[in-house]
Amino acid sequence: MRLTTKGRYAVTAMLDLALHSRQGPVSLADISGRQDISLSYLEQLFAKLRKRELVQSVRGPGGGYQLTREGDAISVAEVVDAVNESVDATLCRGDNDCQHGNECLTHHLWSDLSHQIHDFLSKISLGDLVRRNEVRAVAKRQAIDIKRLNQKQSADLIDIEATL
Amino acid sequence: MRLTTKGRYAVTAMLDLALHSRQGPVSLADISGRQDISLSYLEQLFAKLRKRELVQSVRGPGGGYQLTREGDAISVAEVVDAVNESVDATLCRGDNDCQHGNECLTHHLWSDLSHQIHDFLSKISLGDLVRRNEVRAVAKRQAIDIKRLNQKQSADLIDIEATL
DNA sequence: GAATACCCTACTAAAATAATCGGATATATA
DNA sequence: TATATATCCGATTATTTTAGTAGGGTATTC
Repeated sequence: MRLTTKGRYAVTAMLDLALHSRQGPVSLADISGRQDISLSYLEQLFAKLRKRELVQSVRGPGGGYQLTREGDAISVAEVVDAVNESVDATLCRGDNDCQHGNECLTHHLWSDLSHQIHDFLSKISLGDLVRRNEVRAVAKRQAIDIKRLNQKQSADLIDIEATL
Repeated sequence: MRLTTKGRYAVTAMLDLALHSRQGPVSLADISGRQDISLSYLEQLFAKLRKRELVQSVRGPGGGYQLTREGDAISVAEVVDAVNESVDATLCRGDNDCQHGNECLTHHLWSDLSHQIHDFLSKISLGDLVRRNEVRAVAKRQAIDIKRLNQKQSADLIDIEATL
């Protein structure tokens, strides 16, 4: 399994969605603000997540994204798969032709490891993560951060208006 | 754990070393020929492996590299660690500061996964791999490939000499 | 009709990986 | 002692992937 920041961003964004989807769709702008991921990059990731039907979109004001299934029915492995196209740790992506047509010396090792990682991540659902205390604690901190930021911004705005 | 071709190349090369070290040191040129890894790239990888004291070198003709310990005493995890510097799947490399000073929403998830992968690879030694049937089969094929290549090359050489 | 927010394509920037080049040093062997 | 082998070392380049940017379009709400 390719384990890059790309997949991690996708899981973080999906978890944010799972955490905040109680009251309707969540906009990418909100996720961007809370999780520090660029909006355009999120758009690219969500295009892939939508193709795999892990999320569905609502357009227009008040719109955003929603999980198509319950959090408990979406595994972390699915999310990583959706954005990473290849989930295989082997050089040949499971085709057994890593070395001019034949399998390389360590093909089986990486193949075994791939399955290992996939198993691990497929047994963890977004729902599981939402219920974790560490996750809830971080989410709470982020909510406070955003609130502060908004207060600061509106204060700045008042300052600007005052100087005009 | 960062799982890239870099670490895979290193493990493949080390396994080649373990397979062929019976009769003295193994040159990087030999490994390069058998495993299709560029010689200079191997030099870079082995500089790191030497720093971690996983291999020792013998200079001059007939020289090459040897494992400093027995194959059974070197885990795959150690090899990957040696070339990959970071073995952590978290964005912050275990520093818990993925999001402006604080941990990100999925920090624990990637941290858990890192340990999972590390455990898996630390339980597999080069000795284990050497004894695997699939590995022995691939090594045998590679030996035959090299033999053929050498025969072809010396035949070509005779052709060239004949035309001169 | 204005604002919101998804949607889409293309481009650019940055980083990591992989490979290349040019040499220096040590050593076995003839 | 000369030569060939092979490690050592640094710098540079190429390629690929990741990440971010830009600029527009479309659907929907109010």
